[in-house]
Amino acid sequence: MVLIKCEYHQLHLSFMKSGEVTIKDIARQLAISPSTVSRALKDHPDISRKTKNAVVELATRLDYHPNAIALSLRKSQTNTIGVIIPEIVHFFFSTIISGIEDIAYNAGYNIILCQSNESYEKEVTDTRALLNSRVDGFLVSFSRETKNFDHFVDIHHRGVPIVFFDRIYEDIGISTNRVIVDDYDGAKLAVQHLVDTGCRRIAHLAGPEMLQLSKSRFQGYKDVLDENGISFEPDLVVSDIKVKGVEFEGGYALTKKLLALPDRPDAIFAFQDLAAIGAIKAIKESGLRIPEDVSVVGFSNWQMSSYIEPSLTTVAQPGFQMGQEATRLFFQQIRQDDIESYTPVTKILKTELIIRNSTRK
Amino acid sequence: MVLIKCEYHQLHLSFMKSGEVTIKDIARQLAISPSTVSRALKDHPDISRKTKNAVVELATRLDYHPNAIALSLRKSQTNTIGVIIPEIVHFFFSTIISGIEDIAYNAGYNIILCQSNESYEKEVTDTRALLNSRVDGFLVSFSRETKNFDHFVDIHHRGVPIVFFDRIYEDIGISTNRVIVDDYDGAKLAVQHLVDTGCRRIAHLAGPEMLQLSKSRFQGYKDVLDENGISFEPDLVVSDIKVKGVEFEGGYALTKKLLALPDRPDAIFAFQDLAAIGAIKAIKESGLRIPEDVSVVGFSNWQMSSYIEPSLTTVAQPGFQMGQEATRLFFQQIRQDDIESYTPVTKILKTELIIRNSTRK
DNA sequence: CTGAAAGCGCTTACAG
DNA sequence: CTGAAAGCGCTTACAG
Repeated sequence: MVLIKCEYHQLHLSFMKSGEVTIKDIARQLAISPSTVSRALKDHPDISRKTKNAVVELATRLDYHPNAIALSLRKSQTNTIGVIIPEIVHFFFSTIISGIEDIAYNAGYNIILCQSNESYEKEVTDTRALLNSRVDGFLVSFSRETKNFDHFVDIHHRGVPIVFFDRIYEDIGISTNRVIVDDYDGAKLAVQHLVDTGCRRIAHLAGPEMLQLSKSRFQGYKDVLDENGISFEPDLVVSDIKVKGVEFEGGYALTKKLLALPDRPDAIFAFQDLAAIGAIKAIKESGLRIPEDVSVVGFSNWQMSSYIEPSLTTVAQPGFQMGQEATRLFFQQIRQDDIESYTPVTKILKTELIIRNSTRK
Repeated sequence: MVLIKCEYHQLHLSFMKSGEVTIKDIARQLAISPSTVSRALKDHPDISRKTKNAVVELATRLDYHPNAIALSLRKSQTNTIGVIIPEIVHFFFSTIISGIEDIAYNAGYNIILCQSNESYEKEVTDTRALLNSRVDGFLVSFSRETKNFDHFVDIHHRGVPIVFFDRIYEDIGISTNRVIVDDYDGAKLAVQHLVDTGCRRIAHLAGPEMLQLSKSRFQGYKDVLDENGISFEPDLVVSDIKVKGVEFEGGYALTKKLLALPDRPDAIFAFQDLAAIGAIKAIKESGLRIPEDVSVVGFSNWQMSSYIEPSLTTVAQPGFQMGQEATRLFFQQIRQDDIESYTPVTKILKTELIIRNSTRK
């Protein structure tokens, strides 16, 4: 055991003198040309069995591994994907990254990760850095601040594939692959479930107006009311959740107000789990029972939502799948890149209603 | 506006034909040599003001940006850090990544992210891939499966800096930089707080035995009892939390048992927040009040811990700071790499007790 | 003040 | 079957 370990150390010590082993090293030791080594290593038909064996054997013994940087330069392809997201520390986004990593890894690609921190400026800098690193493509979700899209338009015009996920805008002047979640449909699932379990006065804690998802979820809410012959009451739709990070407090405060209405709601559909959790707190404090008196549904299925009490019925967004799909679209695009007529697609992922204990059976 | 946009498009269309602009392109257009362009761009003192101006002006106009891959090959330095973590989708780890990104970004480094998914095999493959990509260093937290450390020993012997964080082992045969959290001290803070608020029969939901952190937290628990003249009762230390992902269920079940003891505990110190949340559920179900009858303290400060009811008193681990420190240690090391005598350090980060409503005032 | 040459590690058309 | 040459985009010691 000790002997083996010593041998191991010596082996690597010999590497250190000359850095990593290169094709040249192998060529020198075998007294053949680097070209031949290169060909032998990739099992080129021209090379003799004998040479191949010798090369492969020595390469293994020296623990040779091709220098990916040299390959990248040679092939103008880095096998690397640049990922820009607003915040890593957010369950949904980290799940997406996980999905991206999954597909990228299996295709032999690395991902370079940048977080914009919701800053437009950092997003632009990140874009530039990634471009300098010659990533083969971009997977991005905008920062909240981003209003100008020139940095992405630029990427697109350079012919570098880019796919947007989650946060998208309808018109940024270019047509690219996109992956989003079906917010409208998700909202409908949630509200229909409330209707089905007997709720009639359904309030909505709406999200920030500028976000597309807020609009879609609100629309889904409204349409379900219509479809079920329930009249829409503007008073039951409240929104004051503007600042990031105060969704819980916002949900709590808004719900307090809703419960103080002469004719209080018997259900609350929150645009987001954290707001729903704030609502739950407010309802409990009012001495009302959940779900008997007031039902609550959230959106997003945060990790915590199954642990609060009562556990939260919510609309799950397939984050992992979103990451996977975005990455698949990227590969699809580079595969067809020569074809002039590549048409970008917008993939809309289905959401799923997770029924727990904050709504009636 | 429209005009400007057209111009913009044309500009980039011209790029597309020839790919990215290179130093050669600039040289050709200015009828000078690439060497001179290279020097002018980096403000080399030899180059005349006039030439410099012309070069810089054209470079700006053509939107030239150096090819980082070419630079990497030339300098044998990629300005890239390889990060290997068990799971991105874990609040603590994503916080760490965020801290890493913060420092790396400000130093002009990119991070290539790999997640081992708690798989030894993937960890080994990731290590190899990162090595092939010639990252300048490694920041890693072991997978739970990892018992053999040859892949890291190998990296170390190649002279590539590596710093371990969070999950470490005492003896893996090499001496490297490390960053951990003071689990022992954190546990002491937690348990001392319980004692200070009048608890005497303090139970401990212990973590998986093989983990160093389980041992340290248990030791802190035990020592505080000693220091306060409270006798240690083996019956009050329970552990069955072996399988990943069932910490909540484990905490719940174990607490049920504890509460059924003839002389039930008046406090529970859980090795981890999720287990503590399971404990809270069990206590509430037993009709006991928190914290009046039973106090609960967790460890880690998960995002959800402030939202459950009652909100959880817990020991916060500085994840962001851990990422920052690990990255700083890496930079410190490469800066001193020429110096033979570099001595690796183990940085131990202080934890902080966050007092909420699951413990008495 | 500027350029030609060599080289980082690899591949591949071309020649033999 | 094998090798010399050119080149990916850049830098830098050497020469002028």
